[in-house]
Amino acid sequence: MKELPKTYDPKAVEDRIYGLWLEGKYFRGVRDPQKEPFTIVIPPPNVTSQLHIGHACDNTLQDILIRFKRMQGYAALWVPGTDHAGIATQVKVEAQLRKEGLTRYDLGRERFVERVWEWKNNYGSQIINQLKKLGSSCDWERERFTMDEGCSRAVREVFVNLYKKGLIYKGSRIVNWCPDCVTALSNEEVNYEEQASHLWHIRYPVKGLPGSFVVVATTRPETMLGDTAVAVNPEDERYAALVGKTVILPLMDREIPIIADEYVEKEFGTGCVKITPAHDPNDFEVGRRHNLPSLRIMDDKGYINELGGKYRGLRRDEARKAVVADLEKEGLLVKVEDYAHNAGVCYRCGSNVEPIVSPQWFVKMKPLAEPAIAAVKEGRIRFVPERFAKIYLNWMENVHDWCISRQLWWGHQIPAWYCEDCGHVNVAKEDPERCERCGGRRLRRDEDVLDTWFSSALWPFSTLGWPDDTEDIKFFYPTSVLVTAYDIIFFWVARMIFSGLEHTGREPFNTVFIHGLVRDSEGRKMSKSLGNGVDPLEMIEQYGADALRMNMVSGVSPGNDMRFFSAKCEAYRNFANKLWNASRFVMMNLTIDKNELPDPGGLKLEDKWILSKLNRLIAEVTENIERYELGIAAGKIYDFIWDSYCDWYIELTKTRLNGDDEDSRLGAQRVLCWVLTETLKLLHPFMPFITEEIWQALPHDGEALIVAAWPKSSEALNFSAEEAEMESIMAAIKAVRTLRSERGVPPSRRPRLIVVTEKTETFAGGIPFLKKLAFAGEVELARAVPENAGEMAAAVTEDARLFMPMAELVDVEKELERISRELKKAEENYAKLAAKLQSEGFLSKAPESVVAAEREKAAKLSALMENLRESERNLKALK
RNA sequence: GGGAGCAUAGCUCAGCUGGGAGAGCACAUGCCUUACAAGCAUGGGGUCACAGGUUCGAGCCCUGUUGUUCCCACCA
Repeated sequence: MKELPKTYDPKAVEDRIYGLWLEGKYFRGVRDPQKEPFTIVIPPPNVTSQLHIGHACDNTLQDILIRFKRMQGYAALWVPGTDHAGIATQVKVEAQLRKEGLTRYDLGRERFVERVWEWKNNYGSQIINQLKKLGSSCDWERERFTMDEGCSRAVREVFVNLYKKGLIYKGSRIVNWCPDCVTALSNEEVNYEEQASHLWHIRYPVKGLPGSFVVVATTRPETMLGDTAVAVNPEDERYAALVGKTVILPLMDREIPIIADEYVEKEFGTGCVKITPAHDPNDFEVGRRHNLPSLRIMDDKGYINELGGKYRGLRRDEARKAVVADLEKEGLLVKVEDYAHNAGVCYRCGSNVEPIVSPQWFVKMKPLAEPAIAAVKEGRIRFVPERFAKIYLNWMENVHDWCISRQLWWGHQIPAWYCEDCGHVNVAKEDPERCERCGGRRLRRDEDVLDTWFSSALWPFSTLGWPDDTEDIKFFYPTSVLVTAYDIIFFWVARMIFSGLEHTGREPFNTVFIHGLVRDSEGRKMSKSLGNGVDPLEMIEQYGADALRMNMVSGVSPGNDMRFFSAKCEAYRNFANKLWNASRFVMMNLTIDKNELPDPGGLKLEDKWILSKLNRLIAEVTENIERYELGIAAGKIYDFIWDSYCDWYIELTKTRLNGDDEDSRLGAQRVLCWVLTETLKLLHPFMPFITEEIWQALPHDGEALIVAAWPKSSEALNFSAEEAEMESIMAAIKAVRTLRSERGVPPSRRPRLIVVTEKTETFAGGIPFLKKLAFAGEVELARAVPENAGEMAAAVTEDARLFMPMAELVDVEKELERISRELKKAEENYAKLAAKLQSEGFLSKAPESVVAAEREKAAKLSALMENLRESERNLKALK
């Protein structure tokens, strides 16, 4: 037996154990026709930077599930990979360039993209390394990237198919435009934040009625340069006479009509709205209804263009100031109110988003959404926790067309070529050489790239080889469960669902397991700017990967956010150490070289107790994991190991292990070893490194714990009577300890002898109670016989005094009172319930199932009463 | 405007099908008891937000109220 250090040192273990797993190729997803497949595809981390603590959470959950299923005998496959993260990565690389005094335009598209690939290679490999450090059992031979050859082919296939079906179209619509990233954004890429702003009230003179004005209110005065109408509500008598007339747009001196449209609310502001179709989504719709011209007065970078008259060349914020100043000068500014404006900002760079009319590519969502709604409503895709299904459905039922084009360089370039001769749009899987309509060779490729989520939407099947009908697709698809946080349900989960259904005809996964976000210790979101992020590698370095993993699941309920405390890591580091030392104890005492249980006949009371508890633990933990209650499962294993196994069972075996009775000694060894081994299996998905390390050092069959068979509970190891008896002994022992503690007797001074006098013998309950204590080595029984009474007397007098009278061991009166109270209550409850059960009315009216349920409850209640009665009897005996 | 979550010990949170109010940390006391001081033993500490209701019985189910966080939509 090799010497084991007194404290567990993760650093000395983790890399070695991970190497052992790699060497054994245990992570491989093997298409074994004898086995059921179980597949997870990783939510591919963005190659923007290293992983943060949220990824540690996400991947811990996935690894727990995949290891659990692998041990259960499934053909488990976890596909790893990373995401190119279009805009996010491009922004990062541009920031890097800026430090060198360069822009992407200085490099040009090709060199810029090369530069991003360098970035990707750097962070991509760091991410993979971090995943390995965490213990992730991914099949690394199948690592993918959203822009690798296969994924790119899938993207192309999907784009062309959707285009051919008419589900992708190009059109000029109002889009969310980020002037700093110089690209369009989808609705989901816009965040809203409250900004202190103003509501400017402006007079527009009515033409032909000198001295007559309408007053409009706006939060964006600079957009008035592009106004093409003023609208009022058709029901609004105040302005009824003005509808059909025109106003002179101030500063621009343009004549624009006053129109009536339902969109305008009479109560808000002045009841008059300026209409700027090119710069506001609602105005865009109004403009369509009334055939208004659309004047876009701003360029892609947020500067006023030639349509903005003398304001041309001003940045949007400068233009605002100038417009307001000029209006004031002309006496057209009625008033300026403070106004809390809920402004859209770019989710990547934080700049205010500008709604702009722009030609973009869109996915038509309605036809895709319908089957995606049905799949969830009909239960073919299940959300855990269920409440997230509602959030998903709500979004899917109100979904708008998806703007998929981005004016970026990093990403999948849109496979569309415009014919310079006939204007035809060629969309093809292979780069075309000539126009499919006119045969012209002058083709110009669309410069835009696709939204990064377009490729991630295909991830569950593109990673398995789609569009080819590969063996992997046949065997591993659809995937089993998707694990992710709730913040990307819209971005990603929803889009995978409709994409999977549309392109493969099947749900991409059966279950969506949603978890919360990891926040800092004060409950704030972790962010670069706050500097409150936690580096998982640092935590692993300090506490070990197993401790970090336990932190991520314990005490967390599915879907709820958690706060990160390193103190919690410390607690689980301590737990790892506890397990380590318990294992050391077992190994130090082990003389057997085979892990097997003794005959049932050789099992002592405490053996049966721990085995019975283990048996139930196995059943419960298995069920908890299957129901995705990972925090509960982890908690139960933790309690079992620390409380039941270490604090009680190990302590109880010590006298046996040192004793002369060989059967008893070997029996204790066998049970110690057996229970530890089974527990290691249960804990392995949660704390893979330490469990594997210990398992390797114990007598074992098979080559590694990672592929050991998941334990099964067995009726033969269910000893409920012994369990109950043991519990009552434990209660007695605790009572003694309390008394000892109250009297200030150090535990080290164990009473070795108790003289059982005649007086004690006659004391009801005294002897059984003492026997219970003797059982645990808390006391040693000796009968006072005349010969040795004298020599014992001195040694034991003090101890004996401690335990007598017995009634003092527990506050019997108080305890008895409590029990009686509870019993009385239970009896009353039972009587009422029984009366109900026997009443004619209930029996005749209530359905069979209800009656059965009530009977079951009554049985439960009666068992409860029986327990209470027993406690009462015991207490009375003691008294 | 629509929707969801949360409210349990000083702090952070579990509590799965309604019957015992719990964990970690913190605190107090005593212990280096031969696996573990990253430990052991013992203890203090809770009107389970509030008000009703259902039930034999409610932290748990229902209704309402308050506080709080978040998501979606709109905001001239």
